[in-house]
Amino acid sequence: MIYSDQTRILIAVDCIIFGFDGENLKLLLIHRALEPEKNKWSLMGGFVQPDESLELAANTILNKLTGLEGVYLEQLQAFGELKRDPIERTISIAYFSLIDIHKYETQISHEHHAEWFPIKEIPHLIFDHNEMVEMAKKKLRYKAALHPILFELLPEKFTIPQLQSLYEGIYDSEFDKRNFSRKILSTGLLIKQNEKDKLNSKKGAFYYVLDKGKYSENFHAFLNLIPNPDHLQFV
Amino acid sequence: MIYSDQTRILIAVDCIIFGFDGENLKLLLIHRALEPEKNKWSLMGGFVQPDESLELAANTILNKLTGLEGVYLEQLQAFGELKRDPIERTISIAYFSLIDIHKYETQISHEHHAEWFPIKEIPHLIFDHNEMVEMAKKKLRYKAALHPILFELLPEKFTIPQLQSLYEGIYDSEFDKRNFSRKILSTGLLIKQNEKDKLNSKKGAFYYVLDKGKYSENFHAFLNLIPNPDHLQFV
DNA sequence: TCAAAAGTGTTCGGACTACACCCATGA
DNA sequence: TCATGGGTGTAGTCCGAACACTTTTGA
Repeated sequence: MIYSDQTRILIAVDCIIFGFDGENLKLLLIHRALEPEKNKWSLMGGFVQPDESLELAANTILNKLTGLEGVYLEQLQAFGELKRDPIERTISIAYFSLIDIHKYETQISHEHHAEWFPIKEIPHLIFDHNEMVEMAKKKLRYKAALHPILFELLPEKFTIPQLQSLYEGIYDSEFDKRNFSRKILSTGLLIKQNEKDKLNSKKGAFYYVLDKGKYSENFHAFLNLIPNPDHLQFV
Repeated sequence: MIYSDQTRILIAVDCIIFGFDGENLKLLLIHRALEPEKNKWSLMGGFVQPDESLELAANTILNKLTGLEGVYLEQLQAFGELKRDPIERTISIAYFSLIDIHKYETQISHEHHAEWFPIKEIPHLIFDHNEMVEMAKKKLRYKAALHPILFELLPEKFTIPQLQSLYEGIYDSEFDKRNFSRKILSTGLLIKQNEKDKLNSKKGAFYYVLDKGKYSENFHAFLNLIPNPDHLQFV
């Protein structure tokens, strides 16, 4: 064995799972099942198995917890401080994921005692998980300012006021609805439906669906959906 | 040992080191010293030691190769495909780094047979290193379009035409020099010197230095240094 | 008929683009 | 004196920001 004098290290994957319920941005947390820190709040994670790529490990974890497949999943960062796990050195590769909460609800597994927490009320988490969450929030803001990524958090059909409130939640500020709707429609990414959502208003708001062809085509185009990006706090 | 039934894995760090010589963007590569793939071109890398954080491991590698300290270093991605190293599974955390080639030249260690390659003439590299380089190039373009990051590649004193040619090299396109200099000066990041650089022209171009206070203050501000970003290929 | 949210148009200012000439100097 | 690269100003266009009223309908 050529590399025989080298040290092997435990590798974990942890998932920062964002969800949107139509009103608030939320984070999915679990009660940790293992010692140490058993029963504390934690991100969903697990060790990387010898026959799993990182990508696959993250997908597996996500699927175990939510029952969902094919959701948006992106690598955030590797965390490798020496003492981040007090039992034994473990390097964690953090992934972040965006899902539609309502889609999740139908398939939820209760075995992990998972709960959604509003993004502004994240409890104390084990290890360096709070740091991971902070970094994921920053990355989400950063990326969403440039790419049409937030559609991943919405159901198939959604209204423009819903979309706006999602943006407003993420940037913790309010946008002018005339400018917002003009900008979002000018991307050409949305297809208007005939149906209206009447839950949130008497008049009702038209549903839209994402034009998936244009979405993948234009994903890398820079957008400017956020007014005054200079004044907002990014990465 | 609570985690005793888990598999430990080899972890490496690989560094994508960009440099600028005043004319071209380059990449620092070495002749690999170990089997397998001994003597092939490779990124500079090494295994993560039990007492090293990832950050420290990357800094150590960079310092071994270039003799430089305190250079710009940022985590790129973890690469974890199963067969990326044919001998034994190794997960690599890639870092990318920006240095001023001339600063490096005075401290270079020759023991690694390192060589600078123009970014457009990267040879075949071992394992998945070409993929890492591609990703690093994309990230550099992406980031440099938004943040004043390219100063890290320049010497203390530099001229605006030099800076422009750096941007042009990175985006493989040409910019209008009037617009470029207006934009770059309007950031307030540059301090004009009385001295001129006479190497590249008879008239000579004024040197500038970076206002380091404003640089750290404004690093996260979104810039728009690249004309027509829509037409350029980003991440 | 009223309250509550949806939907829409216009004006203003600032930023970006395109474009051309003069300057300084070494050879 | 001329060739080479450095340095600067302006006009036009486009885009984003600010801002207010009408529409629909359930209660």
